Amino acid sequence: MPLTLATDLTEDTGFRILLERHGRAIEFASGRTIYGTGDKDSTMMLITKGRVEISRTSIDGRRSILTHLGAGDMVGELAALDGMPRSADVVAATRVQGLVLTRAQIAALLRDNPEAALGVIETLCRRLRETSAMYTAHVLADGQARLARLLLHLAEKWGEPMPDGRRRLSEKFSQSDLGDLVGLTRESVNRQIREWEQAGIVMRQGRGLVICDLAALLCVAGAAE
Amino acid sequence: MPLTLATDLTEDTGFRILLERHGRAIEFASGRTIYGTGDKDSTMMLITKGRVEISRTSIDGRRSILTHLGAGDMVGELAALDGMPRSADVVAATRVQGLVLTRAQIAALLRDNPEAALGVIETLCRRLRETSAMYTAHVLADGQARLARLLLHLAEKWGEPMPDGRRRLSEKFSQSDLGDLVGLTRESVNRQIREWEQAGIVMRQGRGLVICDLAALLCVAGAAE
DNA sequence: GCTGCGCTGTGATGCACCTCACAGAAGTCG
DNA sequence: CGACTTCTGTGAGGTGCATCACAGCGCAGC
Repeated sequence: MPLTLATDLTEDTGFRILLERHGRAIEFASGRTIYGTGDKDSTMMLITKGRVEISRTSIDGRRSILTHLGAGDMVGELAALDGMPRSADVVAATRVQGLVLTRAQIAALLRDNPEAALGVIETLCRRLRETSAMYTAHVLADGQARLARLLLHLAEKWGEPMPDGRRRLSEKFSQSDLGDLVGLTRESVNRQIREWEQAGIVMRQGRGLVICDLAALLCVAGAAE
Repeated sequence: MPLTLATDLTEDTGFRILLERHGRAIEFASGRTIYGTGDKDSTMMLITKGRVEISRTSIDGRRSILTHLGAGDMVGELAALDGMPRSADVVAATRVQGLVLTRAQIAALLRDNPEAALGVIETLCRRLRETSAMYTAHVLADGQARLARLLLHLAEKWGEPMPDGRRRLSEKFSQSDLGDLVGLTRESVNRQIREWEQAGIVMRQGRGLVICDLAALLCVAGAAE
């Protein structure tokens, strides 16, 4: 099972060329909302720099983060492909630069280039597998296992390798972000991480986190399924 | 937000015609496994009769049901479209009849008929929206709200309308099925349903369930988001 | 410098839901 | 028909995690 939610619509589908030729460059300051739930616009963006958070918020203000996407990932493709309203919020987690395509441009590409359509289908299939894997993971695994998986996933996607082979995840994610990513409170995340720290499984380094004992985390993560 | 997980790849995409012309008829007895997680075959099936359950099971035997599909729905399209191993189990919940297409047949259709590809993309987008909605619902809503939503959804998809306008859900779903559909135990489902029965929101009728006070359920369901 | 503000750490308390255990009811198959 | 399996109903007790409350810490800005 792939560990990342990153879309890569760009590989071999003609999208990359289309974007580089016709994409409109755009930039967002950290914290700015890029797309909002319910919005009816239908552009998509290739992220060229920075990191973006995709989330939903319930009536009572609780937030669920679906994923974070970064350079090379596409964001907003759903609305761009099917023309329906946005189904989640997209917020710039850092300063973000990207290239924007409109629904019309994409539709034209798909009509003219059947190969591109096949690539899109493959990407959507991958996303669907990943999302439904997230769903069952959330139903079947407890908080500890979900957090372990999350750390492994984040370390792979965002972490830097360290000289000794361990992985370092720098100061990008607050404990409450981690909580919103796995459906736990900030306090629970804190207690779990401290426990792992005491057990030597992870280490705090400044504001960053280093995964020392990858095998142990894998073991916790794999306890269910 | 649509309440059903049904795929309808058949609308206007040429699939229906292809299936009716080239699909191989097949039949499964109730309880038979149609596709198993990890299988490497890559056929898909249009269900013409009966009901199918899509689920995953964790190492320790806990089951999460993703959805039930019925006549007119496609099942197994992911593996057929992208050629990856099956990511869930598909089991016949009743006697099931269907028409089978192979990956090769689908690939040929998509190559020859760009319109079909657009239809597939739209369908996958819908599925992705629904699946990620399921995910956030599970993260943000409590068991009671999830069960309320489930009953509304099932009543709409599988229930028969009653003379007085209420909706009857007949004997298709055991309480432990309901639990596996929303991530609760059978006991919790039982207690919640009895509570609603006492409140006059639902009624047992033989093995069936009648939703008496739709508004009340909608209210419980909508408490979060 | 001081003043906030967002993040982290930690205890006390509560509750939603699980687990286990068992009994009765209802289909089902010889 | 009786034997068996599956489903339903219900209590007692446990627990994972939320909630609340508050204290310290580090950084940003005036």
